[in-house]
Amino acid sequence: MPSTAKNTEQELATRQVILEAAYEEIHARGFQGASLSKILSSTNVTKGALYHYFPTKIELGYAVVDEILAEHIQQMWVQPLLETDDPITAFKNIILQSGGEITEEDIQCGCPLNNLAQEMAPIDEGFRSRVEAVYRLWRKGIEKALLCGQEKGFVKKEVNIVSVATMIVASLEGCMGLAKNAQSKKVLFQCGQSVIDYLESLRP
Amino acid sequence: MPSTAKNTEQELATRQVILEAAYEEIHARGFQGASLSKILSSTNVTKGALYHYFPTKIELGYAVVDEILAEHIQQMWVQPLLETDDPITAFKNIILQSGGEITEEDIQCGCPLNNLAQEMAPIDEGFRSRVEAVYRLWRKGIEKALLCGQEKGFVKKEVNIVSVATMIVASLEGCMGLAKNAQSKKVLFQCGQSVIDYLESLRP
DNA sequence: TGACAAACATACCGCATGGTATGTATAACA
DNA sequence: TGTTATACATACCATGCGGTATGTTTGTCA
Repeated sequence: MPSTAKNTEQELATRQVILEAAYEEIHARGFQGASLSKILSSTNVTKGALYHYFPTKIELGYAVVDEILAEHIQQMWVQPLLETDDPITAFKNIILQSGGEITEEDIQCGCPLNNLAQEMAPIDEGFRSRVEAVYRLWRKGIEKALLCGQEKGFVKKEVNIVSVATMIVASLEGCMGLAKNAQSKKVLFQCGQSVIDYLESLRP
Repeated sequence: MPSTAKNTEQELATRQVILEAAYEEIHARGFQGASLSKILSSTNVTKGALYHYFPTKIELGYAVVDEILAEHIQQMWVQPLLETDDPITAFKNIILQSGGEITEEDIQCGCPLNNLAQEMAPIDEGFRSRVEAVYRLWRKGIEKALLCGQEKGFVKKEVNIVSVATMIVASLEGCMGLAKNAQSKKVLFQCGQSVIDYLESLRP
């Protein structure tokens, strides 16, 4: 990205429009399947503008992970956990809330983070490390919340916090993955309920 | 596939060589990223032979799901469960055995079934339904084993078998998915242990 | 006010890709 | 022995892709 002394609102707006259109294309088609032409035609942006802000397609993809996905996980899945002493209840609420808001289209496209992980991790180290950073953010947030919950007596003392945090993320992603292929809200809810049951089993 | 009154061994062998090479390319690069040229150059097969057996790239992909992936799940993950009355112990053994045999390369490529599910489900209904059939096979196998285990007193009577079977598959796939992106056997084992703990919690 | 750079816009290019058209060797069969 | 279908092999093609080269407009600042 070119950096000026003064970045006007318009400049940043164009960049943001590109980023968000790219996010949606990648979400729907995967990174390799995403077409720059389609990203452009879904907006009013031209190829010149795109390459003005992003040197290559892959750098555009990196920016989507760094700026959109990381932010999304942080706001949706981490922050609410840290605002309470009872992480299990908080987590349950997040799951139920996400389940309530989700559309059939969302289910079809799955978790954008998991999508990129599965598609790109073996192919491109830049993607892998960036996605890993987001997962790390997520897990560390859960770990912190669980630890706090343990101290306040809302979580069993015996559980291995690191393992449990990993298991929670894994089961959530697995859950979304199955529901995505089944194209079924029912599968998502059923599986989400099992995750909640698992969470409840962590109470003292 | 052309069907003759008498399919010689050689004919079927060529088809099988193509199928297995395709499986590996798809496993490593994904379906969209898989290159027919690379599949051919990794074998001694020409494009003529490939298009003799498979009308299009996508039909080749379908055959990989139907013939290779389904078989793999059946033999590796379903059959052993049905040969015992204690499915929890059997499952634990499968997980430990898989973990023992797995290579770093396997981890990098992830679960081929989950890969295709995440990549292709929103894009192509043919893939989605075929992958779904394999997942169904898997879940139904687990359900059957759990039911049998319940009758023989190896599994809690209270658990909802359908939900648990879904949760098991989801957490396993999630587990592999995280380990794949982390490129870490440690993450796989740590997460696998949590799945085993979950399984143990299902005992009476 | 003129120089300059940022912010685009347009036209074009090379390349890898999936797919096809055509040729050929071999074996079965009438 | 001639015919025919199978099982490949080779050469080629159209297309869409990421990327680039070259304008053009607009705002800033000396």
